[in-house]
Amino acid sequence: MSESLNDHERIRKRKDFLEIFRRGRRYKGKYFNIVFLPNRLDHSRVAVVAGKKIGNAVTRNRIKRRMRALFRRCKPDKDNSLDLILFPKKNAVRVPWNQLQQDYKLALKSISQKTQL
RNA sequence: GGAGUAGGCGAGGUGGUUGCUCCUUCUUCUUCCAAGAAGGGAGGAGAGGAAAGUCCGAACUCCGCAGGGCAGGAUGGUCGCUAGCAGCGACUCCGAGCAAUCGGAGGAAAGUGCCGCAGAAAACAAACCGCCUUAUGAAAAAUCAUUUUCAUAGGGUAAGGGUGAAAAGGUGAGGUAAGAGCUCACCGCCCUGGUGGUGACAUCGGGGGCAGGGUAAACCCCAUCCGGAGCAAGACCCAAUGGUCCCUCAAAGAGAUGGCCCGUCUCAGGAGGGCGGGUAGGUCGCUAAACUCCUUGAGCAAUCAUGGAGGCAGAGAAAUAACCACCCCCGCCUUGUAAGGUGGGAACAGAAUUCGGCUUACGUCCUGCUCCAGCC
RNA sequence: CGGGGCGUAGCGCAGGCUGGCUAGCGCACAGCGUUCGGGACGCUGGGGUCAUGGGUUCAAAUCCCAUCGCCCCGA
Repeated sequence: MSESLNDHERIRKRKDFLEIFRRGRRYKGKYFNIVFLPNRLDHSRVAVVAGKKIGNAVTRNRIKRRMRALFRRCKPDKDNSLDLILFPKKNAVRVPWNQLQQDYKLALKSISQKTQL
């Protein structure tokens, strides 16, 4: 599996964000929350939103990088491609990598079950 | 050991795997070319000393603008440096500190306001308790003269007391009824002259017994400076939809002209095309800078001049992550000098149009200099 | 990139421009009274780093400077 993260695999436009917020569903995790919506493309897309509550600019950027790394390592299936918006919590800054990864995989499983219903 | 000050450095180093942003180049695809879009390969570059706070100053862009003034704002010792600044350097005076060193700075003799409480009195000075004295009365001592005390009235004083942050120079001596710059010495103050300095100012002399409270981070006055907005500035290309205007087509409608028809004009509507504006979106602005370092010269220095070298982030829901190997440093554990295992290598903090400053934040980091204290 | 405002008792606010007396007001809290008891009412009381740190002044919640936090507005 490719671990690349192309430009079209990321959500950038304001319209897309509004659409996902309006029609998407929520998942609450240990270190982050997710808003997700199945899309009609042949690939999944991702965005990370880190608000001011998380910390200053350095910690916000750091969290975004780690979350994007998670997505690269483990993308949703091609059959049911998703748009994901990740909201990291404050405790995601200090947590070790493998714990974060476990939590993320758990979240993906739960989401794929929900979408197939 | 403590304190002060000036400066430096700031993921510990090397290599690898996967991955991100930008640039160059090659290749595949569409295509007549120009060009375009997506994918792949190779090479190169990729956050800071404060990138921060957004406190100043500029560049740049658009808008406004005859000339002058008012209002408003900023700055405030002197001289110099700078494109400019609330910046920098040197010096002057005052203050804090044992000291190294640090901090402050126009005008109160242009005018207005304010100075609570306390205190007699808080700003053209005045006199509560006092001190001294004159007159009158009373009492006591005493032969009288007179002396002492008390009361009342008048006068002279500002030494002492007390209040306050602050009360018409300070200290000492003389002087006096008691006192007082009343007189004298020193210090302070005012006026004035000389000398040194570009200047702030310093210093020396002469004269005057002495004018005058604080507050301008209260209004204000003086000097100097300032047009406004900001890269979401601004420029260009412009989808869809709607509107305006123009043209063409079709020919059915209403009105005007007219006795009626054709024709012409107007209005509304249909189809197609065009112009203008500019929304979503895209492109440019967008990274070379009044820059940094070194040599030589001028200057105490800031800085300037000459010569040489270096320059290489440019995103846009916003680019640096995860893991592995070895070496170095530190902590903990195990055992037999040594080795093994394990954890850590930071703090403040992320370029957003670009520069010059200021301010604030940071490290068991490093270096130089200075002062104080203790011990040898 | 610019502009403005706020921070005062547990909570909501005055005072600030024009510096000075004890930093007040309402609710809340505590005690007492009233009532058979409670509420309401009346009386009394406690509670404040005036966001933080400097400065000006005889004197600062107030004036000036810096910092921290929160909120709003414009392009």
